[in-house]
Amino acid sequence: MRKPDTPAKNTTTTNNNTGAVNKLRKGLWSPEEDDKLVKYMLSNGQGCWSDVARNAGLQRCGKSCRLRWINYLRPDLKRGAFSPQEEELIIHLHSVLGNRWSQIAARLPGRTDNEIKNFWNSTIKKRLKNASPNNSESPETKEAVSGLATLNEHEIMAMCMESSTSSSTSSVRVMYNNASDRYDPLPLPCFGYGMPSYGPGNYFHDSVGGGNAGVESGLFGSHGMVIEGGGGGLIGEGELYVPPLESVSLEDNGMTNNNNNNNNNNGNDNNNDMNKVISENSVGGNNNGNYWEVENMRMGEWELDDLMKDVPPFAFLDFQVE
DNA sequence: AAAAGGTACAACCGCTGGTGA
DNA sequence: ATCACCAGCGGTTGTACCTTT
Repeated sequence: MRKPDTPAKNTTTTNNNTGAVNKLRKGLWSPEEDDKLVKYMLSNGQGCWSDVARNAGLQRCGKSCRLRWINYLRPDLKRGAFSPQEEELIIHLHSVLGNRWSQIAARLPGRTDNEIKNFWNSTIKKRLKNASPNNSESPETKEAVSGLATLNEHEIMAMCMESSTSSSTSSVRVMYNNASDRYDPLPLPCFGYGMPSYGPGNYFHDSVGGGNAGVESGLFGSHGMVIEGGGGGLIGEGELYVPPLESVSLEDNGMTNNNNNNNNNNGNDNNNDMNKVISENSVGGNNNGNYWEVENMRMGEWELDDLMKDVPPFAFLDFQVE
């Protein structure tokens, strides 16, 4: 990617932090700047971004700091290529949500809206475009080309059911607590915090088996939480727990008070964190404390509320790799 | 080996909405 | 009611890297 500009190139300031700042830096971030921002964020938490920029000794605007943190430096980011499961989920979510990248990103733990947007524009879009006309009947193409916003709930359901059974390499399966629960076109309200199935003492384990769930991406106690199953336990092998949407915030999860240190390297710590988070967030959105409120947002011509009104509260995605 | 074209993605820009004075 | 400030979002751009010719 771009290499960081040399300090002399993009700034008219002196390089010491006490000098008067005449012009804000632009362009790529240097490792030194990254270091400053990370250290500041981990020790002070997120405040007003313009204050962050100033107090961290960065000749950057707050906006730039925010973007850098959110899209690149945040400890809970999952780096690397998108998995087929994530790809499938993105295609599906895009068909439902359109270009609402932040909403899509909220359902893909560890991924940023920018990352998903880039991935969509560079990879998926191209792939769909290159799909032959004969393939246009495939669920993915159909979803992406026509968009599901024009379909009713049953059509969406049928399409997604088809998608979940037709994939050659993987599938997205939505699981519910109750057999009567219907398909959720938006696998949103599968909130780990307060989810009965994931209460204190439950163990979350890593999909690869090389650690504890959440540790790999530093997710516990930070922005979002991914729990990938490694076989056995509550989450099956290859299953991916998708965290809640707006219920997860930096503030809610201690990002602002230094609790996000990526140091939860064992299951006990994770569980302790979970207990803490659950207890702090167990106010929930309904009368028994297990549900979470879903934001009242519009999606095109229809209200998300309408779409979500029958959505069961405890669904989680189950990626089955065949 | 070098040039050209393509790709991926970090970062910027402009806009919108929320909030407080 | 208005204004200013800020956070957040989506679109777009710029460029390092990769692939092809």
